[in-house]
Amino acid sequence: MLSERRLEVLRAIVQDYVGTEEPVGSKALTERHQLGVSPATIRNDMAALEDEGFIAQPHTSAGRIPTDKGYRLFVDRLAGVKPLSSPERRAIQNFLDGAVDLDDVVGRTVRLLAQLTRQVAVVQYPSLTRSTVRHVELLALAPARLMLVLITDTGRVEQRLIDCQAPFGETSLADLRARLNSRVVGRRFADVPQLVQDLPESFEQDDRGTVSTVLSVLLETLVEETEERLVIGGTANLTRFGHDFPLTIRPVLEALEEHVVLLKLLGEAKDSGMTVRIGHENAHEGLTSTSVVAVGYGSGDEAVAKLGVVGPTRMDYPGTMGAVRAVARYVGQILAES
Amino acid sequence: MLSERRLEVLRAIVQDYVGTEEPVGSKALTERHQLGVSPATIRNDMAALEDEGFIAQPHTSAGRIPTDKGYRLFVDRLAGVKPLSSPERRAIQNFLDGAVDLDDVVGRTVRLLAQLTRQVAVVQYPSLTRSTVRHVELLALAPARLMLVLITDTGRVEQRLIDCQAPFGETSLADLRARLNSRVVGRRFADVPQLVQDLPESFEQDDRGTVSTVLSVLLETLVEETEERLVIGGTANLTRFGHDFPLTIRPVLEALEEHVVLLKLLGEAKDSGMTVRIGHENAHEGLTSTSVVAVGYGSGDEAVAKLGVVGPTRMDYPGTMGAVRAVARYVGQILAES
DNA sequence: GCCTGGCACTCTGCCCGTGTGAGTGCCAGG
DNA sequence: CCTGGCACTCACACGGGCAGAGTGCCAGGC
Repeated sequence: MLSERRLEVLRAIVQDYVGTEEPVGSKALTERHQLGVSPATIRNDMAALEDEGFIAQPHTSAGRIPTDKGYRLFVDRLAGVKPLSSPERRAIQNFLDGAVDLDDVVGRTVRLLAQLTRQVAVVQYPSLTRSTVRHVELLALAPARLMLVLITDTGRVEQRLIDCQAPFGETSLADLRARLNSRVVGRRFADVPQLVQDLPESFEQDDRGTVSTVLSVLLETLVEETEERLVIGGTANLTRFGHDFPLTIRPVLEALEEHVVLLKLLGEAKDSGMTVRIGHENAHEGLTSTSVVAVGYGSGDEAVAKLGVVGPTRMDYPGTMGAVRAVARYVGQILAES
Repeated sequence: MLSERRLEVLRAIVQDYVGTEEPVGSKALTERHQLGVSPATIRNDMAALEDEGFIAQPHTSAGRIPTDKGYRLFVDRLAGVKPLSSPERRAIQNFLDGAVDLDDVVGRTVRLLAQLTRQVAVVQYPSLTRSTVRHVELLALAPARLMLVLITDTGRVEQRLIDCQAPFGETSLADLRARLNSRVVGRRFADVPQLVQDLPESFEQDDRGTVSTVLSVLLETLVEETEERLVIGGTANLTRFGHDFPLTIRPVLEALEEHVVLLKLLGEAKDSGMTVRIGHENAHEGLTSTSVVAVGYGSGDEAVAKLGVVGPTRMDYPGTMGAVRAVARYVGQILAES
């Protein structure tokens, strides 16, 4: 096991490297941190840390830089989450409070997060899976053409057009609308299939086909929209990546455009608490030189979606984690209020 | 005025520079193009072109590169629009035909354009200003809470919640719905305000307040949504920009994130025909080293929105213009069909 | 009058050798 | 187990020299 001091050395290396972007040597460490021992001792510790795979040297006789494994240890055991200052917190709240609708909330969140962390921000739209139905509306655009509108408690609205085989009377429509709402309003999306299963049976023979069609479109909407939308921002921060640009940045930009990849990434994050994926821990190969800090957010106790940032593995983890957590918390509040 | 041959020299310089990304000299020119004169002659021509401001040398005793003014002349007088090959055209059509809804059309278009031009693609959602109303729906979510749904001929759906001061009866609602539709269906958005102006007067005193509210929300929706949404893609192509990355690419990424800027940019493009803005012709300072090729597209004869690409001033203008024009044409077709 | 070949000049980019500084590993002594 | 000392290894910056590309100018030919 690593001694207390060696962990301290690792922490110092991570902190210095994150600050300077340059490999850090034993002498510089003793100068900038009160470790109470000489450079020679540090050298031994560093050699040990290197043997264990926590740090590495880019080339002989250069300083050391942390490896993914080193960052992992740092995040897990050596660093806390740095809380934001209260002016920062106020600024977040003020900025988010100005939002007028869901799109605006999400848009503001992504900009805020990008600015705060100076990294690329990713915000997933509130998911339908966990959320509940506020209202279902059915209306006839034409005798055999219906429109289904679904309103969720997160303020999202989805609509679908439905072509039915047979005309559907106004009374039947009102009937279906009423029954549908009485069964599903306030319920979770996941529970809806169960709740409407036997609806067609209670209708006239002639209408059953249409009722079934409507229900299947409704269920389809739930499933389809569980594939979430997301918004990204702050890509300009990628320019702060490192010195060897084109090669580093290109795969990241490509990965960011594949929303499927990002959604999968966010999906892998734990629902509660914060998830930090470092370098090669990310499955996608374009992101092996980045770290992803993600957290769930939601209007109640439960997460309805995730948000996070993508940045170089060499990032300020405590600060980033603090910002991500704070933003998630405030967004959750905003959603709960609306 | 410039002689025919000098224009030919300029064309050759632009073509070579776009291909090689390196300043082009007199000797190389005579080798790669059949100009029928010696390098020395070319040198004189180049000196003249430089005096006129069409080309410049990065430093003494290097080759010449085109200036913005040089590209402008090239685009206006020396280069045509290069039509796509028929396999390319077929590929476009197949790819776009697979789209299932408006979002999908736009999403596919942006990816297609990015891939075809190997640049950053920008696609504006079909605008509401020019388009017409397909249907307006009004429904009561609660006694004093209405929902307004607007369906456009471009397949777009917008919805708004309305809180009314007084309850609004079902018959009044049906009445309003019917009258509203009979007046505005098939009409252009721009004409709607005129058409509904006198509607409140034909209602009972009690209902007039609510009717006015509904109308104002409807009009508001039109205005608000004229501020268009847009989608961008292919940002990874920015890595092909040049050698001096960070500085060049950062302001571009920043500009791309400011959708307002891009919308303004597209808005400045001519409605019909293609608009090419080169380098400093772009008002936004982050985009002074880029060129923007934009064109309107639409379901009928008229443009309902714009699309285009953003790339380095050193781009293949004929090819890019060909791709942009072709994509716009096919998207227009798809929209007209649906 | 215009094109051409020749010539001198000016840069940039590259290679190479050198020197410096940072950093390391190892070892012997406290 | 810590420490100071020492030899060693690189990366990097600096400067000179050299080649190559490109230019401008000029005198001669068609």
